Amino acid sequence: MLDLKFVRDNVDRVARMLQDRRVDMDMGPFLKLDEQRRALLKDVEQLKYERNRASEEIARRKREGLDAEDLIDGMKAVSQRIRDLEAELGAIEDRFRDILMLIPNMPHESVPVGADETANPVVKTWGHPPSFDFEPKAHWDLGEALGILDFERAARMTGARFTLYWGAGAALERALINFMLDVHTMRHGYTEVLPPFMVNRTAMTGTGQLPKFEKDLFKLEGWDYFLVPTAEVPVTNIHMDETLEEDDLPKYYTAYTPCFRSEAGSYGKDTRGLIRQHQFNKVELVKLVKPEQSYDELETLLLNAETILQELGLHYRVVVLCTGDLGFSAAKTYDIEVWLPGQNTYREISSCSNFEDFQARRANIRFRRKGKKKTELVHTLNGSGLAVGRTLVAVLENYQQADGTILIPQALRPYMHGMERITARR
RNA sequence: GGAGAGAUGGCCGAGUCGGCUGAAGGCGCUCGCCUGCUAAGCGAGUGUACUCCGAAAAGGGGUACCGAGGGUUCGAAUCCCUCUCUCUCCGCCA
Repeated sequence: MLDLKFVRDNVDRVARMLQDRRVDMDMGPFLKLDEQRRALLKDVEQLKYERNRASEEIARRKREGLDAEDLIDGMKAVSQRIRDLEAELGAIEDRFRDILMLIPNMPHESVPVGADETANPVVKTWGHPPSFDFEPKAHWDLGEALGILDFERAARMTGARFTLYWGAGAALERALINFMLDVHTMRHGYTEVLPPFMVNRTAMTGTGQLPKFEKDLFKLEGWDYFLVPTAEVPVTNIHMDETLEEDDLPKYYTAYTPCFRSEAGSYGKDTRGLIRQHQFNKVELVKLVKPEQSYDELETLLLNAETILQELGLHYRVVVLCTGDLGFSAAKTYDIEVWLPGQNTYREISSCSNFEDFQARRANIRFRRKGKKKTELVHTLNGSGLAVGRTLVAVLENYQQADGTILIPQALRPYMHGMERITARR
């Protein structure tokens, strides 16, 4: 959520931002409601002021044993008027708030203006695509042939976009999770947390998934709980409604969670393999920092995520999302795209964003500078460190051998009990 | 699932038969005084949001907030209803 006063004072900038983001939204109703709201608020508060003064007078007279019936009678009408105006005001404030909650974040000045992902500039490339003296296969063929990925049975017990992992496949997924968590906790200074995998509406609103994107979420029937679409939600909301001390910052958290996404609107996209699942594993990095540090922190967050790919020897590139491709809550986002030789393409494997104070304002996460009375909003950041399923895809496709086996990257072998190669399951 | 207790400011905690309680008292914190240093002591201050006045800052006015929402009333932290959460006991359970 943007600051109300900022929006009011910068309507033109906000309107231009909406254009840059290719969001079709008119600020007219917002301004009109704001005006109505403030006029009404003034009236209501004036009436309440009168009522409060009268109440004091009534109390005083009663204490002194005097009659106050005339005042009480007069206040009946005032109170009724207050009730009427408050009902009107309440309706306007609801609509006003609804609009405010649907305005996306202001992109950082360094974010390029562009229509869609084709306008995302590549800012960094690491390593090289591996060369094969055979035609590299896609992971779904490799995984099925090795008997480690089973799409058919998962579809039977659940449905499309779910996968059953077997044997070394399941172990590899688990190894990746542990490897990533170890790197981030032991080398990058993050504190590991294991949050709930379901959260309530308030938490979802705090990080910006609600109210706008409810259709992308899995909701529990009979409960106002949602399955987390990313650990960003429970982890960023750890400090919801808290005022931290300056010395508490920065906070670095890492968490493994499964992620659940309805993938509404992506019918027919990436239907094969592990790329787009309703349930996938992810190790997430979350930072709460002081405002003046957040862009430096974004750079190190990106490097922390990149480290995983480098350790695994996987070729990747980094792009900056342009305004048209930038997520609702983000001010700036880097996507890391890993090379997938089986599909001859780069695929997003991490998304690292600075949300500035957009989430902090919604989730009410503040801090107090030493010796200062006034509290300020923290800046929040997060990034995948990494999407585990897609990392497994990258390992399978990049480390495949001519005979269909998979060489296990050195960094993962300790996590695989020394296993060096995945061969067909008997 | 059954029975009961509770939810007040940064923390602890008081709020009588509804009325000068934004909220006693204590702790903490900030500033000042005092003091070889420290401790103790003394004095003052110490929530948030919205809104109005002010060019702005300073400052000032107002409204709201005692778990959340609704109701009764001229007036609610105090009374009523619904919900949420916490704790205790019983049951069940990984």
